[in-house]
Amino acid sequence: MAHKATAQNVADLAGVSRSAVSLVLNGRAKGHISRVKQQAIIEAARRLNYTPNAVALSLRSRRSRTIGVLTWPDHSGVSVPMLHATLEKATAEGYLLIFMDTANDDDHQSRALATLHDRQVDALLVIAPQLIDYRPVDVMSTIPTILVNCLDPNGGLTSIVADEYAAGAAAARLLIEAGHRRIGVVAGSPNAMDSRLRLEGVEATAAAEHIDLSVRMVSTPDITSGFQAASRLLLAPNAPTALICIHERLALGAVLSAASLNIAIPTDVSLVSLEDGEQLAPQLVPQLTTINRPDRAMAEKAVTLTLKRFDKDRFDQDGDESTQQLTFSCSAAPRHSVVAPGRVNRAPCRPADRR
Amino acid sequence: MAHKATAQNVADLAGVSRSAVSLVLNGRAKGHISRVKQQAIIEAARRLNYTPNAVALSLRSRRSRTIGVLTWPDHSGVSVPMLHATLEKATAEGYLLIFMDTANDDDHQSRALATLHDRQVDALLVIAPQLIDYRPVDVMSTIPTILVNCLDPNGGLTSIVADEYAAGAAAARLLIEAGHRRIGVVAGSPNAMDSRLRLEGVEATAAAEHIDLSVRMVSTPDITSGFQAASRLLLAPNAPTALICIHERLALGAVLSAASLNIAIPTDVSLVSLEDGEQLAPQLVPQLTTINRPDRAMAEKAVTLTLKRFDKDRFDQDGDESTQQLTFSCSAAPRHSVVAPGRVNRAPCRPADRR
DNA sequence: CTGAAAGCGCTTACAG
DNA sequence: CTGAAAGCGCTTACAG
Repeated sequence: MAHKATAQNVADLAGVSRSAVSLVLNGRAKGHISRVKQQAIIEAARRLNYTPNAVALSLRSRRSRTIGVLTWPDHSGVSVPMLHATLEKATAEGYLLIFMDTANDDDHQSRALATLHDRQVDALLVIAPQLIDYRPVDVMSTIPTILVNCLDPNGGLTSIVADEYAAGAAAARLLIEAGHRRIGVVAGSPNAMDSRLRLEGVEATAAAEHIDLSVRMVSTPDITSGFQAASRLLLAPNAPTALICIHERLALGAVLSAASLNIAIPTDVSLVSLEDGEQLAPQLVPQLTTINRPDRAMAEKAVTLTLKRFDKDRFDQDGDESTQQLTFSCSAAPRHSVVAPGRVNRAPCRPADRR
Repeated sequence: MAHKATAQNVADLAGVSRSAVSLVLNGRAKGHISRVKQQAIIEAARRLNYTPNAVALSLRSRRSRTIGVLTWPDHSGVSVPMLHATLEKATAEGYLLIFMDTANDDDHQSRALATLHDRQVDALLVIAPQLIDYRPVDVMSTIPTILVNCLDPNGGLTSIVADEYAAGAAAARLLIEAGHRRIGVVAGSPNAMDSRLRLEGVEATAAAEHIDLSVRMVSTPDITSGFQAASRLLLAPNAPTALICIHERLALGAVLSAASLNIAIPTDVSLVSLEDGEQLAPQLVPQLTTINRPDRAMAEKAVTLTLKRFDKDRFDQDGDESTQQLTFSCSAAPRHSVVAPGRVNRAPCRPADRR
């Protein structure tokens, strides 16, 4: 068949008006349509393989069941698991995602937003590749918008971010509890918010335990920088017995460095890496101990919040009358969500032998 | 303002009927509307910040300017550069992309297709994470569909694939021309079409030059397998002076292996890797010589073909009356596109010193 | 040269 | 209990 069947086609086949079709198919037939006609309509719909045209539905209801997603690439690239989880969750909720690349450029972004606005998206998600301050655009006061992995400095929009500080602290605790007293840290630039927060978490934890830290900062968190920084740390006199890498690419560099120096992980030196969603570590040899940014959890929370924000009806139906409910209404103050890091300990850390 | 301005709002402000608005704003005013009213309409539209509602447009024109994209993850994951290029190209052409994850599962896929059909997508793109045979679904005879990185065994649908054989041949030629006579190959499973074709390209080229090849096949192309296979090759008596890795993860494993064996690349052994779009190599130490699958070119070609397929009008306007034109009509035989590999030579191969 | 009408496919009051 | 009408926002014949 060239075209999809319409409600009119179903009505014709069943010998009723198309309002009757609509009523029956939407479960509002009760006390309106006779049993016989109901059956006829259902049968006709089945035979014609009828499903309502979503475009017409959108025009009528003024909601498109579509969420616009703004992303842009970066030296780190956007997290695939995060995008994937966003897609999965949205699909499960019956929503479509329209991805738009802003190319990290205001012009692109405003064009993208105009397009999304024209398409009547129900809500907007801004998914940043790395933790930054994000200055919202005007239209975001009109369309429910949630920031993921970025923060509105003025606090106007709700944000969902990972607890980077806690991730750093967890990494340090892990090594300290394994008995390490000399720990090296390969950190990114303090200008990068995630890097800075993670390092602060590491430092605070180390300080509380009076642990020596040798920190090397690199300007961009790439493999080469990780290699060089780790080499310096590993070759220094009185070298650390354990390494914390603040980003996964730095960790990959450190692994290469250790291998090239004939230093075995974790036998000779322990390594803990903080991950950003590129999933480089999972198949590495040797396997690494990693603390993952909770990308999937963040994504799911973002979609859930977005829909609650927008889709009041559905929310009320839920019968979940918790106090949280109020927080989600558009007029209420935005609510920032800080998601705890998920720890994946792939390789147990070796206790330090205090060489 | 709560809602977008409508054509009626513009008409009211300009004091004309809304047909006049439509005519003027679509450039069909010539000889219909007086200059004065044209100005009034344009001014009113500007003041109200009017842009047409895309949903209404879709309903009326029965085209949504939207392309549905079917993807699914895999041990290798879908290529981010490919998706990104698809998005960029589609956006540039004024089309939106709706990504759907089929989870490599028929049920998911048919649900996704039903959704896309309801949404009136103009066309479909199937983007496979690795080269496979893909059996089309019925609905794809109704909606213009193009396969990317996969092939319809019955040839019913147009496919865009990379020339994997040529990529393998290029890798071999590169090393042979640098003087290598003993070449090791870390290959994936012959059951994987891309892996098999690449290996065939390598083997044919080597055979033509009477070059010795030591091939090690692994069942899954992950880092660990690459590490192990490369270690075997490098430790064998009369070890190869150069390595070809059929997939990028295998190459990463090989690099780790060489580093752990204190074998320098490219000083002690040359390495050429075939890439699949994960972009692991770019920041590696040492940098690698790579031959990239032309993901961006494939994506752009896919979008172009899709739109030509669908959007006859636009194509005719182009005035491009080449013979190719006929090939794109829906009724014509499908046309398979094999895209030549793009070579990126990041690190010059060192000539073999015939140890 | 302009305005009223039809229609894309749907749902929801509103008469009968 | 059912059908005709209105309207979501748009464009395109078609009368005037």
